[in-house]
Amino acid sequence: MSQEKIRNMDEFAALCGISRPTISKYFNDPNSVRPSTRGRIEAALKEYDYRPNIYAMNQNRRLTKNIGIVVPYLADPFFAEIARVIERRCIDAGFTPTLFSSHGEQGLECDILDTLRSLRPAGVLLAPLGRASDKKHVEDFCRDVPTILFDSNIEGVGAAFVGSDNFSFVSQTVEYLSRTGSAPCFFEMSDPANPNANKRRHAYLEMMRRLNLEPHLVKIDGTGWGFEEIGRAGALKVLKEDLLPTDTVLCSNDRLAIGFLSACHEMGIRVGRDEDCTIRLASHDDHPYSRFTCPSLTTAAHDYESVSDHAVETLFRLIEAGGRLERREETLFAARLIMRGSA
Amino acid sequence: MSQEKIRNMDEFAALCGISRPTISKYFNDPNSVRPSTRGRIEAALKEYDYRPNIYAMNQNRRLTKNIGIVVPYLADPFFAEIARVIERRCIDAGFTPTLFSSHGEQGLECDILDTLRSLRPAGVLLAPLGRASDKKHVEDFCRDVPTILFDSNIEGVGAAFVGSDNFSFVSQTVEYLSRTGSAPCFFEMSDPANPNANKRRHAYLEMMRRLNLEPHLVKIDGTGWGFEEIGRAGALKVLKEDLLPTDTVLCSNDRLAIGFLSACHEMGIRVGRDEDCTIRLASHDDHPYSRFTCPSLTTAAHDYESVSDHAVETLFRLIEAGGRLERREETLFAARLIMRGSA
DNA sequence: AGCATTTATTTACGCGCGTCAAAAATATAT
DNA sequence: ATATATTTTTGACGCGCGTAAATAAATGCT
Repeated sequence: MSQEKIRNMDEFAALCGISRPTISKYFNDPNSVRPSTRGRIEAALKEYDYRPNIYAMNQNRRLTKNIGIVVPYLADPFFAEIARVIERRCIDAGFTPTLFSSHGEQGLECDILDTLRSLRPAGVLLAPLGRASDKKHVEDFCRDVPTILFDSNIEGVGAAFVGSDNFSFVSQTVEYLSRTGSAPCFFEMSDPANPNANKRRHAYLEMMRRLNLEPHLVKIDGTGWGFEEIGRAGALKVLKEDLLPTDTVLCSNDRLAIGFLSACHEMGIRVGRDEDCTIRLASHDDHPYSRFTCPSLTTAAHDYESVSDHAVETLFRLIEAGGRLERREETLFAARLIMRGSA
Repeated sequence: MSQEKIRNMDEFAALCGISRPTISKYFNDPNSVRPSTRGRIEAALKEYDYRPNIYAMNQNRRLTKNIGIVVPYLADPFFAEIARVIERRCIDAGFTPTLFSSHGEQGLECDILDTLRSLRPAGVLLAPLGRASDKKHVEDFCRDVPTILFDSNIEGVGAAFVGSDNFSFVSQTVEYLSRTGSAPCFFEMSDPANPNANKRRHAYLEMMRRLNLEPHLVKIDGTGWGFEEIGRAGALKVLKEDLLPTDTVLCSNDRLAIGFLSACHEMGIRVGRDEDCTIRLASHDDHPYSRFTCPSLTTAAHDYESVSDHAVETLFRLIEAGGRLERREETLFAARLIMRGSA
């Protein structure tokens, strides 16, 4: 590795013995130059360690190689996990992903979209806040920037939506629970921010109808993204006031269930399938921590891999198609029931 | 809001009735222009919604307003949480933070540093992988880019280090545990990647010496960042083979403890202070989930706020000083013991 | 070998903004 | 009001690269 610093592409081109436009072409797409030329450039690259100025690069390119990834709440390991997979896929495809978290705040989501717009990304993978989103703002953004929505859908917004099939989650848990014991009540926030929560409630009601069972919704108070604490406080209230209509509880999501378990432990109530247990608890998402709770959580798992793979692939397709798809696509992946200790 | 699109600063300057260099000055620092001028610009800004092209902006500025934030593992809510706080502080100070996660991989950490270098950030807040870091690579980076290390220290690298005082963590937990029951053994990975783990072991040994108690290290196998699973597997082995020298266990960190609790539950061992409990368990970090475990975890809490505030403030100081501090600073914040159900 | 085709070079312009120096306008102090 | 200090304007150059058109060279094919 030679030590002289290269100041710009002209100098690097001179050292390569190749013209600058060709070098420029190479950095835009290494396969667009003849293999022998590519070899020479990459040999020089090893020796001189030059990187084009990204600001100058992006200034005049019609399209940058940037991809924006926006999640609603990064402190939720579920999103951290999916962001990790997506990031990796983008890098492997030669893009530069940038990760943003809305931290559950509408204002921040809007700011991020504004920032993203001025980054002129090739495309964006957006998991919106959901009901808390400024719908118009998101809509405007999606009109200007090629965007794939994932995790939560906003009807008609973005070029495509990729997510999980909420009915598949709930149908499996309800079916399993009611087959192996008493039918579940449905434990959820009374005013959930995430649209998936509403879909899950509907799925629960529908499944109970199909199975000819009486549905029971247990709604608890709380706002924001501190689901564990909301679940814990709600469960404490419900348990203390004996408001639980059944001994089987199906939580809308794992984070609520984690709080529920905490409340049960606090009150000396044993959860699980064993003789000495008084409550069975199941849930949805297969949160990274759900296998480590006490007892471990019976839950319905997202197909993380498929969702992230398909979201990324759809985005690449969208980018290659110049930012427009023939029609808006919606893809849902089925859940997988994971039976553990809690039910 | 007028609908005409503004293509560049010239057009915007014309619409303002102000010269372009002044507009440029304003965007560089709004306070550098006369209040009356600033008012006129901001009025026009409201009406026309113009944002300077960031690529053109950063191309010739000596220093961008970017700040890089690098954490070793974003799927760990501890880092997600601290990243969130730091991000917010940077935004409030008028910087543009970009978040990166090394995902526990040395190669990725190096790639991130390379990318960051070409982003020419005003400064970087780096929580290195620790022992898994390519030390030379990090060192080279820190020589070129104003960098504050946080969470894990690398001796002599970066302009400053801000973190938690590991001795303060361990001294409090050891003191508390040995005062209220039998003295703890120390449960840890045999080959921890994080340098804090080593400091904690030393602190444990030192504290036990001071208290005239016999130390016991319980070392378990495992590599990578899946600490819960490592802790669970290790605990299962230790419990099944009855290798635990005492009924009181102090885990190196909360994530191992979460795994330990899971193993105990699996084996029907009750953890806590009550009569019917056979093990007391405590730990360090105050992981966001530690209050929701069953039982909730007695642990020593990071002073998140102080660490992130001080890291950010030190970085701002470093930036204003032109990238050099008189001498390398090391700041450690004390832990706070949080007594919960597990011990 | 000769021709068609692909690939590289030359030359030149422009992107949007930072920045500088000198001149002009404005504010502040006396 | 006048002098001084501060701020703004004017005009101009350059940053590092994308890109386009015309030309030249290399390659593939028969």
